[in-house]
Amino acid sequence: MLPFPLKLQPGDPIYLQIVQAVKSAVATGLMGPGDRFPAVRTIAQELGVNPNTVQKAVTELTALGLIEVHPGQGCYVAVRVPVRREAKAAAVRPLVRRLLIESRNQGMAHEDLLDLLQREHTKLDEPRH
Amino acid sequence: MLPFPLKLQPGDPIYLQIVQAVKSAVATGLMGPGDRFPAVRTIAQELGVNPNTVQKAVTELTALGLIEVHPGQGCYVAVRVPVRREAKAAAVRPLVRRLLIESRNQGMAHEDLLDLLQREHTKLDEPRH
DNA sequence: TCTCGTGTATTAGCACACATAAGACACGCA
DNA sequence: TGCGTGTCTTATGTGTGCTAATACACGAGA
Repeated sequence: MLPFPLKLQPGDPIYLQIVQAVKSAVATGLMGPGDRFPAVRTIAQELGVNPNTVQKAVTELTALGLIEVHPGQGCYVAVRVPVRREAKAAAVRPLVRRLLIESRNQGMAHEDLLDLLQREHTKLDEPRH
Repeated sequence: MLPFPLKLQPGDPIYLQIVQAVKSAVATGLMGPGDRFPAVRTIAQELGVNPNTVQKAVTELTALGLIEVHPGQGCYVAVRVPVRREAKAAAVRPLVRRLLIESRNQGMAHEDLLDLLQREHTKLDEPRH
């Protein structure tokens, strides 16, 4: 069984769906630093997908610093190194802007957006339904 | 001159960049309901792009309800009809989730995220640099 | 009515991304 | 040595994005 939940859906590229699933699993604490990351061929078989497609996701995740490769051994969830406050903001800012534009175009009040953000934030910590 | 600022960049599809630019312009009040929307061929020439590509953006924007087509006459920025509170939330929720996951993976404190959101929110109303 | 400027649809061709397939290599470990 | 890793290579098929060149239907105005 894969340590990150993922139901493949048409529309988005498969390798990006894998990346997003891992991101989500790490963010929710479902996977922690040092955890073993499944083998490329294992994930491929589990998802019924070509190993090359999974490999692309692994390359992406490595570039993002989310997982580390131990040559000849395997992959592990990376230990996050602390970065400058400004660097974090720069990475997140585009998403913030898109969110604000979208919510405003939906005619959503700013307070309602803050409420929604708060609800989803708490929901992220206890998704054990 | 186009009523929405846009510098084409490689990476994202052109037609999506147009859609995003219009979304942004509407959200910031740069374009308002009832405003004339430039002709397909005009935008195409202004951006140095094929009319068919712009047409694709127009189709998208029409489907999103952001602009209205008056046959044989032209396009206009649509008047937003009020929708249910829950519908708005449903439209924005995926973006909220992605933002939360991303900020957490960046090791960003929740308070810092709220601060960033607030800053970008006010900045959205006075972008007249 | 005729002309012009709209949006829209069609067909074709090219480039690129995505995904698959099958095979090969270098590495670390038992 | 053998096995399980990640990684690279080549090839093929499919779909999307973009361009190109037309053509059509519609409404407004001369």
